[in-house]
Amino acid sequence: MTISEVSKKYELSQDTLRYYERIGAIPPVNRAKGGARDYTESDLGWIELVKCMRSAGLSVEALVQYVKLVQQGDDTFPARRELLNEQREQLTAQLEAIRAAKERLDYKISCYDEAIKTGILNWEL
Amino acid sequence: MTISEVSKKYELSQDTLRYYERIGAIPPVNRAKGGARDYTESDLGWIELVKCMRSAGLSVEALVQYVKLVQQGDDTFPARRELLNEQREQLTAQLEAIRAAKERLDYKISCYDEAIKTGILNWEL
DNA sequence: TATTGACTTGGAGTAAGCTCCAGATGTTAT
DNA sequence: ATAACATCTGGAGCTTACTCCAAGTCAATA
Repeated sequence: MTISEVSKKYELSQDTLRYYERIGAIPPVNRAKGGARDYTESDLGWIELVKCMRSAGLSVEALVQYVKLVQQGDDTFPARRELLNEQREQLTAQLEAIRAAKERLDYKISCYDEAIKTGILNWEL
Repeated sequence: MTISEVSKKYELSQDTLRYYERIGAIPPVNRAKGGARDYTESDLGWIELVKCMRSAGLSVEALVQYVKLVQQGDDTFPARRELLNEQREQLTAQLEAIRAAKERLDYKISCYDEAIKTGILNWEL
């Protein structure tokens, strides 16, 4: 699969795909003759993983570390597990922060709904 | 309340507090004689709001916009409500992204738990 | 009165994560 | 074979959100 196809499929710019590879957030992609990247299914799996994790807020650095561990072989299973678990815990904390902010937004929005009807804003600020 | 007290209380650096005020993510803080900031309860409310929203991932730009609307008076109730609602929807999307990533991490972690026991990693990439 | 310490401002610097660009090269269509 | 097009690399540039710094001011203390 060419980079333009992958770019379309995952809605990531070609620059971003090259960037992820350059810094090691995905393993190196094989090249077709001519030097153009030729993405395999496995490459696509990595890209999807990175996209998923990045959209949740994981740092690219954490992804780079993970790829490094994978490339170091099976001795790194425990280290990989720990890395993923740390990230999971961060996401749990993030979830809670978002939950709290949403609750607050909900309250404020309800105050504004009231204020728009009555012209008076209560309990706000 | 002095800036150092506020800084301690909310675990935000003095620089960050000044930064938020400078860009307008919180309204201007009154000064004591001598020019030092003297935070009121209302200021603390704003700071807490900003801290809450920032920790959930709202952009400072959105917060600046909100403060601007508040300062423009009661005619902006609908605009404020809409701004908050947009942010709320972004958080909802973010929640879903995190949920998906967590699920995936959980699966991978369970794979590694298995792999650490057996020495063999199944279904993993 | 001299100095210590907290505070001020304006502006420069930093880190993360892309994003853009130039110049080169290879592939495809005419 | 020549033009058009996709891709390549290395490096510069951009945005966001701080973070740090220098030079100055003010209040209180020795």
